[in-house]
Formats: sequence, structure tokens, C-alpha cells
Amino acid sequence: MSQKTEQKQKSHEAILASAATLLLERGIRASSVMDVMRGAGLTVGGFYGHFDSKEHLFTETIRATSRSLWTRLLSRATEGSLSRPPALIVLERYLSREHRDRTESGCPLPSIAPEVAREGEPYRGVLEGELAEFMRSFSALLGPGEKSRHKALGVFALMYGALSLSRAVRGTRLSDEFLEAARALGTAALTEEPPPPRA
Amino acid sequence: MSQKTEQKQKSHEAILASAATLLLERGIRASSVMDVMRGAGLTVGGFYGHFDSKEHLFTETIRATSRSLWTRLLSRATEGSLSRPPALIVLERYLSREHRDRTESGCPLPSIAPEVAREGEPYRGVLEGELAEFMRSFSALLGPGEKSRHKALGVFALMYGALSLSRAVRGTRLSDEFLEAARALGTAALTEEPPPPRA
DNA sequence: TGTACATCAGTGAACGCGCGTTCACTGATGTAC
DNA sequence: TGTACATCAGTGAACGCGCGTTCACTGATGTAC
Repeated sequence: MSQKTEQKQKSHEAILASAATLLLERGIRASSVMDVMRGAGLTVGGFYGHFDSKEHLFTETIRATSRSLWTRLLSRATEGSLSRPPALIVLERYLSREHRDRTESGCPLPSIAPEVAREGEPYRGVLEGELAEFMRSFSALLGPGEKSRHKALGVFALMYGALSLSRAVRGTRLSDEFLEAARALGTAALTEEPPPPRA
Repeated sequence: MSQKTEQKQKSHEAILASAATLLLERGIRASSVMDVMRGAGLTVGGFYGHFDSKEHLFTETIRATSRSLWTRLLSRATEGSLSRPPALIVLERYLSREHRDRTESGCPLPSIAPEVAREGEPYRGVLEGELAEFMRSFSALLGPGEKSRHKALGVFALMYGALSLSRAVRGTRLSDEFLEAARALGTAALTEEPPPPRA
């Protein structure tokens, strides 16, 4: 491969990496093409040699960051010691303080869900595809059947909701409380046989 | 009261109402002062006779829309027939298809949570205050004590999460599934005595 | 009651700024002979 | 191996546009006498 081609590929990856960080930190609208290129060590003008438009860049970035997160979550869950249900490990990692505080490398959903809901296509289609795929994998961890899927969807809504709220009020006691409360509720839902004994 | 004062008050309210609609539909950043004023039947220039800045307007609008929603949710829940736990009624109203589809008059959180998390003050402080207040009222519906509070926080994270995700993938089967799954999970959590019988 | 002036809610053009995108250009790399 | 030309990744100024905010102005309402 020629030096030129190699160079261009490196730049391409640097742009995607920079876009990923900005997407998670600021969402789509607040991430300017200039900032993306600066983050990649380049200048604005060169952008259009790599992507047709800002929209193209961010649909690709949504895909990439989603897949990256799901892969990390699921692989760590299944490769870990099998003493604990994998879904529980996913729950706990997702609802950890580290995930809340390291916005730039976590789940893209809390940063972009409302924007995507508003803007519609092409973002919505991409997000829906990625989310649907993750829901299939996540519910497979709980076993086959509609019931597992139902439970997986509920537990993921809980995870996503608690993380988002926890971030919105970051730095307060309420922020930690949301994570804890959701971990408890999620754990109960995921391990509900036998039902918890009551006094 | 003079005609002039009366007129100004009417305009003030029209601006707030317009801002509320736009806040819920588009969030803060995507709602321009010009659009807000147009929605109130006025022109841009007059805005600064009513508010110091866009930031001032939207902190007030966040407060107003939050209180309006919590009031509606809680009052309908407690005034309804007492055959069912009030918290269940809140859960079901929040997770209804109507709430998902009528963005412009529902919960402000799904529209603004990531923006507020990013922008920080003064938005974050206001949101935290309103959310904390609602969490107190909501957990009071479940009874006194830390346990009720814990449960209330978990269930609200679930409600918020399911509504947001459902909106993000609006128009798909997955969208309805999130609402249903969260209703089931939330109902189980809120009515866990006695624990559901298992086959 | 009528007239002259003061007030002030609202108008609309203008400001400086950041945005997404375009484009003429540069200079290192690649190719032909 | 050396020279002349072609390619093309990246530069940076410029475009038209929408934004938040300012400000000189208008005209209906309010006040003084």
C-alpha cells in the first residue's frame, strides 16, 4: 500500500475517533466539523475528502460507538467467571460510577437519544438497528423466549434511565442514589427465582 | 391594573407557553429566541423586555414544565378511585402511548436531560431541584422510609428510560415493546407484596 | 373635556459570531521515460 | 539514476445562513393641567 493511501486511512480513523469522543461528550449538533477535525489533528477543509457530510460522519459514528460498547459489555460478561449470571455483570458495569463519569467512552445513547428522536432519519434508523441488535444479544443472555426478551427490554430501559438521570444531576447525592436504586431493582428482576423472602 | 400592564403580562405568559412547547419538542439549543417569540405572536426584539437572556427564559421554563407535569401526574393519581395504588397510576400514565406521542405537553426530562448534563449551571441546579422534589413526592406515595425512596428512584429511572427509548425509536414495534416491558417490570416492583406466584 | 407631553411594549434592522460546505491552492508522493 | 509531469491529501479563506443580543424607532396608552 502506498504511503499516500496509508496516510489517508490513518487520517480517516483519527477523524472517526475524534468524532466518537465528541459525539459522546456533546452529541451531534454541538459537535462542529471544525472541532472534529481539530481533534484529529487536521483542518476543516480536509473533511470532505473523507466524508460527504456531517450527517454521514455521525451516522457512521453512532454505528461504531454502539457496536464498540455492546461488544465490550457482552464479551466481558461472558468471558468472566461463570459464578454469576452474565446479565448481572452487564447491569453492574453499565450502572457503575465509572461509566457515569467517563462519558467519552461509554454508551452513546444518553448523549444522543433526544437529538435522534427529534432529527429523525437517517439517525433514527441507524440507532434503532443497533439498539434492536443489542436487545437481541442481551435477551439471549437471559435465555430463549418472549419472556426473556420482555425482561431484557425492561432491565435495559432501567439501566439507560438511571445512567442518564445520574449524569443529569452529576455531583449530587441523588446521582449516586439513582445508580444504587437501579442496580437493586435490576438485580431483583434478573434473579427473581426464587422470589426474595419477605419478613 | 392598567391596559399596558395587563398586555405585558399576557405577552409574558404567551412567551412562557411558547417556550414550554419548544423546550419539550426541541430542547434548549435548537429552540431559538426568534422561534419562541414567533410562537407567542411577537417579534424577536421584544424578548429582552421580558427576560434578561435565553438562559433565564429556559431555566424558568424548565421549572414551570416540571412542576406542571408532576402536579398533573400526582393529582390524577391521588384523586382517582382508590381501588389501585396511586404510584401504579403514575406509572401507567407516564408509560402510556399518549405520553410518548404528545411530546409537547409531557415530561421535559427526555427532551433536555443530555443538554442539561452537558451545559451544567444554571440548568443543572434547577433540574436537580425539581427532580429531587418529585422524587420526594413520588416516594411518599409508596410510604415512608428509605426503602420506599429507593424503590421510587428505581421505578422512576425505569419510567424515564423506557419513555426516552420508546421515543427514540418511535414508529417501530420496539417502541411499543419498551413501554410494555417497563410497565410490567414497574408494576411488579410496586406491588411486590405478596411476591408473584411462580409455576 | 381637550391638549400636550411622557411612558413603554413591541418592531425590525443591524452587530459579531460560529456553523456546514466549497474551492483555489500547496507540496509531498507517485509515475513515465 | 535523474528529470518532468501527474496525483491527491490536506490547507485556509470565503460563501451564505441562523443565532443571541442591541438599539433607534413607532405608536398606543397613560398623565398633567
